Amino acid sequence: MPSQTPEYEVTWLIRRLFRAMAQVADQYLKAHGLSVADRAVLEFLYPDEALSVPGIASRYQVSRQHVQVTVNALVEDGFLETRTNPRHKRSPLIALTRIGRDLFAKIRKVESEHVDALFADIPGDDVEATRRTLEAMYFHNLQQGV
Amino acid sequence: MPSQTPEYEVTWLIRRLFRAMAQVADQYLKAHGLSVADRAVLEFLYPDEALSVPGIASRYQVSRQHVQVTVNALVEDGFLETRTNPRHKRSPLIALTRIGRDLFAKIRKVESEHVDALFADIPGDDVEATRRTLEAMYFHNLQQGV
DNA sequence: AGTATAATGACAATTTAATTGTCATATTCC
DNA sequence: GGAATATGACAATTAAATTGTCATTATACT
Repeated sequence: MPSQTPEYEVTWLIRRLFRAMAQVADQYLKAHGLSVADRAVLEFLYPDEALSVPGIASRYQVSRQHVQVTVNALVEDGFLETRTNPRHKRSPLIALTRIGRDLFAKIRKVESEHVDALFADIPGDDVEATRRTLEAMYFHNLQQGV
Repeated sequence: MPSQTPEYEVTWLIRRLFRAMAQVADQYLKAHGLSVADRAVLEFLYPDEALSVPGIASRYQVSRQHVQVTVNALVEDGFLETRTNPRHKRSPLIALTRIGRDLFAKIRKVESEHVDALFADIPGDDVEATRRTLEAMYFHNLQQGV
């Protein structure tokens, strides 16, 4: 609600929306026994990416140790599996199992209902402009560390 | 980078941008001895709002106990002050002191440089469409708890 | 007014996501 | 072949926030 430049308001809204979305996500993730961190890892691999733990960490921009712990637990639970990594003998590629893929698909389905509700009444052009803008911001950020 | 509906991508980008922005914010906030939670409280009161602790908590959508601790520390540090609350004898209004206002203004100045960099190359119309869209999402959320 | 109900501040314990540090070992690259 | 680096495992720590509890004080209703 602060009235500042539109640019500032966008950053403010990103912060607020993130919190609001996370609170909702927590609810339905808990129902599947997943944490937000679990969800983030599954999302990076869905539907059929195969990345090493350090690879996930660098994309997720999170410490590799944290990703390691999360991945280990998800492998233990049968949602992820390890595959031999042609580019590195010691560090396997991590990929979704059938079960993990089905689980995430189900989560996405629940999520899409929330998302649809959130975007009801918003014109498609505005959604597209928003997507374009946020993407540009994100790439800008990746390049410059802003 | 997942290619899904534009709506889904927007939510994905909000999550990613929040993380990226928080990491940058941490840096310059630390230089002023502030946490992200401190910043959020100051932002709610800037430039001259006066709200009770439970009032801040409900807008911030965070537990009142958490806000209380944060506010107490900021009062202790001289960035916030208490004022008598005409609507509630026991729960004072919280407002920025001169020092607190100056501090937050300084933070905003640093921030605006980062924000400007982030939005370089993005057309004003797109920024406005993004602001409008995110605002609609936020109000939608506030009303329906989506 | 008087009283039941709710709100507030204070304090404590707990949870969760994540970082940082360290170590032994394996791997890559020159 | 050897130096430098990357990886996985483990541990300790940090930070943000929640939940629970309690005594006290307001508020709202009849």
